[in-house]
Amino acid sequence: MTTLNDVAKKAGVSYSTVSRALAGSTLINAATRERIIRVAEGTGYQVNHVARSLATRRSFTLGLVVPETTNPYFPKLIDLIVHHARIAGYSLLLNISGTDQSEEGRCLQALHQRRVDGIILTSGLHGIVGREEIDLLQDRELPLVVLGWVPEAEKYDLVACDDAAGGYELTNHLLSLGHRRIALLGPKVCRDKYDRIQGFLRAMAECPGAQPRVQTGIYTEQEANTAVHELLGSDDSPTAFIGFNDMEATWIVNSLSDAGISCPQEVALAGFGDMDVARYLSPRLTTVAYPIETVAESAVTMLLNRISAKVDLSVRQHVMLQPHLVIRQSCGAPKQFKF
Amino acid sequence: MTTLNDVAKKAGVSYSTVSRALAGSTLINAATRERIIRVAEGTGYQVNHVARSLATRRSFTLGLVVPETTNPYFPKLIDLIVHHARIAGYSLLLNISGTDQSEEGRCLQALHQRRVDGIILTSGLHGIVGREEIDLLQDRELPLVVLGWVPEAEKYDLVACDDAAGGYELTNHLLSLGHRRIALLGPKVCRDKYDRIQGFLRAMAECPGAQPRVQTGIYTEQEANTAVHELLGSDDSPTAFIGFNDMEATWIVNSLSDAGISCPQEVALAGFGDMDVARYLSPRLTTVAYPIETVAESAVTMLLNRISAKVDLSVRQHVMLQPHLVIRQSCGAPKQFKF
DNA sequence: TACTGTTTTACAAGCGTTTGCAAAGAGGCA
DNA sequence: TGCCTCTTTGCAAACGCTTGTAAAACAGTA
Repeated sequence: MTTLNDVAKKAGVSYSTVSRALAGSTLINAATRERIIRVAEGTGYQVNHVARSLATRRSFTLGLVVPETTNPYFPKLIDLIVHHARIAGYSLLLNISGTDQSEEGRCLQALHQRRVDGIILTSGLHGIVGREEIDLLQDRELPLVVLGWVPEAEKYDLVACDDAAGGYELTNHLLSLGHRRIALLGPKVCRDKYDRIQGFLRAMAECPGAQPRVQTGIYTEQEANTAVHELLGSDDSPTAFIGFNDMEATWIVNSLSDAGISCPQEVALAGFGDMDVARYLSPRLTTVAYPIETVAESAVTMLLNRISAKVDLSVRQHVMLQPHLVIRQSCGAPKQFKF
Repeated sequence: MTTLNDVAKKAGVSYSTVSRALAGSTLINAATRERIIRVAEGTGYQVNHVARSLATRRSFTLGLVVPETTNPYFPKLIDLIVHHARIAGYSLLLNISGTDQSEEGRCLQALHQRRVDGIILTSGLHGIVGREEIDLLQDRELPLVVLGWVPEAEKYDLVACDDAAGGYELTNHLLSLGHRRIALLGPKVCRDKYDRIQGFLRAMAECPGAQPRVQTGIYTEQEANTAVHELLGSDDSPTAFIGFNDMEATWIVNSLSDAGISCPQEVALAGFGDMDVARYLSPRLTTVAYPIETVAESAVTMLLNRISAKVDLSVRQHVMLQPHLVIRQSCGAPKQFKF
């Protein structure tokens, strides 16, 4: 493996001169720089980032922790973050904490040991699990940005979306179409006061006669299917369904079509997230668009600022983003309803 | 940041002793080892992998290059590879080469500079683009495994799937249902002799009276939509459609339903890949299951063997896997066809 | 020519580990 | 007690780079 020294010998200069030439330092003659660069290219020299990191104590690597990849939200997020990191000259170490986030602590520790310059931690259904490890990182002043609202958010730099506002807006849309019995199916309340379920409940509470049904604990297509059938079998079966996210909505639409119920003619359906699948589904899904591009960009920007500026660590930064409703074809007025 | 030295001072031994204690060397007294480990834990010492990598010339990091993440095949692959790598004690540097793979060379170079122990390169629609950079890596004897069949495959270690066999099996299934006019829509032939389109054409050629239509250059939902409408408008409009992958199949099913054509009643549809979406789609999609779990595991295993064993680099290893047909609900017999 | 000031280059220390080798201790035996 | 072995520990070099500082080279000026 060619090193700085090899290049130096070949160019007849010392290795520090080569280092400066390659780093574009001003303390060097333009002509020698050119010559050295040409020699370096000739030998196929590739800078050793490991050695550089050790010397500079900067790895130009970011760590990303994500719970899973089956929910298409996460791949998209990964893609965007890789992209923004790369623009800024950073590589990305990817860790997967598991749907139950049980590996979260270990992931953080692994990233710490690899001396990443900063970490983006995507919180999941369980919020943050590796609090201890985070404390250690914060003692070491290693920049870390949490994605998604979590309890005790004031302890972290954080980028999140006001899902409650999204749930509120979506629910009001359904209410305005005339729906009163609306069921929301999903795993669990996980964003505290900013949870979409909270927004749903608030909108329903504000509407006289509205009958909210919230069915949590739904993690699989099977569970969604069972829940849909139970709800449809009840006396006051809902005229509209909301999936906790677009994936749950696809499960619901399948359950409905299996039961011979057409959507949106007989029952309205909405999702959350505005993933690609929302546009592929038939009927195309009315959903709440999550500002994922902005989330990714804000997170990277915030992290890079922390890394370079090291500004006042005692004040944590928060960015709260707003989602917005995307109306497509999956929600009509309830059958028995006439304006 | 606590170092070996800090721990050593606190424990009253030299840093090399600490190093040995933490590495579990036998050249050390069990009692002192215990004591040192306890001291290390007390100080929150985290080994510096950068320094370790420099000293050992092993980073315990793998590089993964993937073209994009919108096709759900890639996220799933990433997830599996991260998982297998982690089991073996490796971290994962993720690089995205772009749908056009224009960044592939740069990705490989970046991984090289970061001194990963090995690279998994996922080839895309364009096969391999960074041949030059690969040559350089191979000169340096950096282990690299290519995913997906590419021209001049004999030059690389490679794990691939015989898509042609999958296309052949799927097409024969449609033929056996009575379809003769079958259209395949997709981007382009990209797997050489192992391409699914080749398998399709072979099966069609073997069936008297079969009329294959292959429409390439279809990269977006819009393009798929146009193609479907053109095909449906022709005299001998196809009775069955095959999507190059499950994503293209979802585009087709939407075009069909927009055109008021029911699937599978009026037209059959099949996909390729058996991604999650194939099970969510209505109708649930008949498709060719790609052995993605085996691909991921084989690739990591092959790479790790190369890294540790360094066996006979002159002989490249190939693993060819077989896909298999998954019959669901999207393919019936053609309308005018009676057995 | 000698001196000063300004590039330009070389030297050397340091980043935090690992690891071969030497040294120190401990214990056994004559 | 002295010698030898074996175990345990410490020393120092190395990994490949960055960077502060000293030295050299080169002009320009008096």
